[in-house]
Amino acid sequence: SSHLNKWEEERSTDGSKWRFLEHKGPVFAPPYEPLPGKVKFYYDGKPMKLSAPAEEVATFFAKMLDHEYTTKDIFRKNFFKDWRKEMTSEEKSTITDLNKCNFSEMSEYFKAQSEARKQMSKEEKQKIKEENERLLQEYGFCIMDNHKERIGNFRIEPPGLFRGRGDHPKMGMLKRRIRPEDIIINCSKDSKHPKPPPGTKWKEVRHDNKVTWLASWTENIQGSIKYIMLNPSSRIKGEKDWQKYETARRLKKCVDRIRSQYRDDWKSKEMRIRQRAVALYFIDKLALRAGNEKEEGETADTVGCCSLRVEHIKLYPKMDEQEYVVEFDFLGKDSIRYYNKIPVEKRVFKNLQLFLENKQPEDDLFDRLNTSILNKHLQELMDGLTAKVFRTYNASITLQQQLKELSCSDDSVPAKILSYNRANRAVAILCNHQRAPPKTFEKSMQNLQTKIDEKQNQLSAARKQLKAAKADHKASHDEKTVQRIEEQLMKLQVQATDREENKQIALGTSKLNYLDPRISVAWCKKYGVPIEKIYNKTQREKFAWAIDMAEKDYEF
DNA sequence: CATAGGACTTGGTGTAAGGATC
DNA sequence: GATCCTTACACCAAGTCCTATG
Repeated sequence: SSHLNKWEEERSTDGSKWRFLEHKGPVFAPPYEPLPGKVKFYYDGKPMKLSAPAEEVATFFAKMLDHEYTTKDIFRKNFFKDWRKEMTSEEKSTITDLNKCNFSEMSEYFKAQSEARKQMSKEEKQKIKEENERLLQEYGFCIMDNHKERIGNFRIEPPGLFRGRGDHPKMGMLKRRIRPEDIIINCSKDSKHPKPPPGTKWKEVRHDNKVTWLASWTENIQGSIKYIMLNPSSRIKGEKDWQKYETARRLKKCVDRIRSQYRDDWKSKEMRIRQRAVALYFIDKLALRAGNEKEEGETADTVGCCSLRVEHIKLYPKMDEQEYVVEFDFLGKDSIRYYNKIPVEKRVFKNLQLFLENKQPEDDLFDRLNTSILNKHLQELMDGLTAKVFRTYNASITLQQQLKELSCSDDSVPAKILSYNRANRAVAILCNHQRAPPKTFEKSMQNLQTKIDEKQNQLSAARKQLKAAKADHKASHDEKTVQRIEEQLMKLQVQATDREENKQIALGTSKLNYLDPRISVAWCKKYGVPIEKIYNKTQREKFAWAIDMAEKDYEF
């Protein structure tokens, strides 16, 4: 059925994800290149030639020397322990104290290298670009069923030192080099199987069409499995994405019922049901993540809703003008701080007081609840409902409402885009998508202000000229000039507002993962805003299904 | 029911690419 | 045509949720 595009083909019902899969396998990290002899490592003030394996790991540390975390005890301890494993026995007996190691020549060497890379001629840069393009063409695509699809991450991560985010107990550990012998290849039996590099073997070649990945290996820091999968533009990802939003739309139809149900449950005789109901209220109202349990000491100490501890909330029966205020202060995913003070209903407040009774700060707030219990309950309320669906639903519905409220047909396109970004921002704030203010933020604001000032001067000059011309009865083209400059000025001002408001907010994550793209596509059509103003090329590729599908009257 | 493993989605940051500006 | 600036994307994780196992 070649006339069908890839969104329209029938899917199988037996859980198989594809019938045919052919690819060339991953691209491995380039082998280690030893340092030139003149670049020395010093131990206790004396130069020391390291064996290649020890030297390689030393270079990882040297490259990070400017980062604050190389001064942290845990980082240094983990690094040193793993480094020593790579040393020869002589090296091991000599190098016993990291504080006596001097990596500064290595560090300088790498800085010079990256400087040299920046100074490369156009031709050299072009050559590298072409080589990358060649690699992309050869390894960056696969055939899945009838389509050539882009692969997401066909390059295997190079070895290095694990950083992790926040206060990670494993920071500084050595992330080892991945070899063909570590890789499991997945492809269809009747495809041309990828060849391992000469003289090597794959760990395994399997033909499992119940999964979507092309290759996998086990990473040595957490022992978890990493995958090579398709790009978001692929049929298999796009369809899943579409499905996700359809689930969220089904929630829209029954969310009132679910809300009145959990409000009733606040009064339940059973503690576990009250806890479940209060947690669900938070997930719904505040768009908190589910909060799975984590193995202690293996990862940074972060929490979500179900894993909140007593120490993460404070109760204020009265605060300023408001009653029953809950203050949240905890580290969520990626150790991003969640801080919020919200008034809640009296019943929720009383329940929280009850949950806190006789507990220590480090005890679980919801001691009778976990994500598996919660999701089992949600599954009974609606087919396919899980905690994260609330985030998707509330994000998308918020965008739709905000767009309705903020957009104005008479606005100019830049003003419309400001409204769109503001709607997007409301969602990002709801989902707590924060970013560190860009290092160049102040400067770039200043630059913009300078431009605005200049434009303003230009405008008054043009206005003066227009006035003079009018007095002479020969106006027409000066009028156009004034209008043009006014428009340019307005555009700059809108840009400044947008940037200022966006200082600490990251819009990308919500746009990419939580907002039904059909809402945005419909909005663009309705208000005559070109889709390119909202989505860049990659985003348009990811949301191709929605751009194909949504009309201007689409409703989430 | 607890736990581990497995598959897949969601995250912020740094940097290179490429556009804008002088 | 060099330099400055912004944007996009690679990178590298860290979540969620489901299933199998004992």
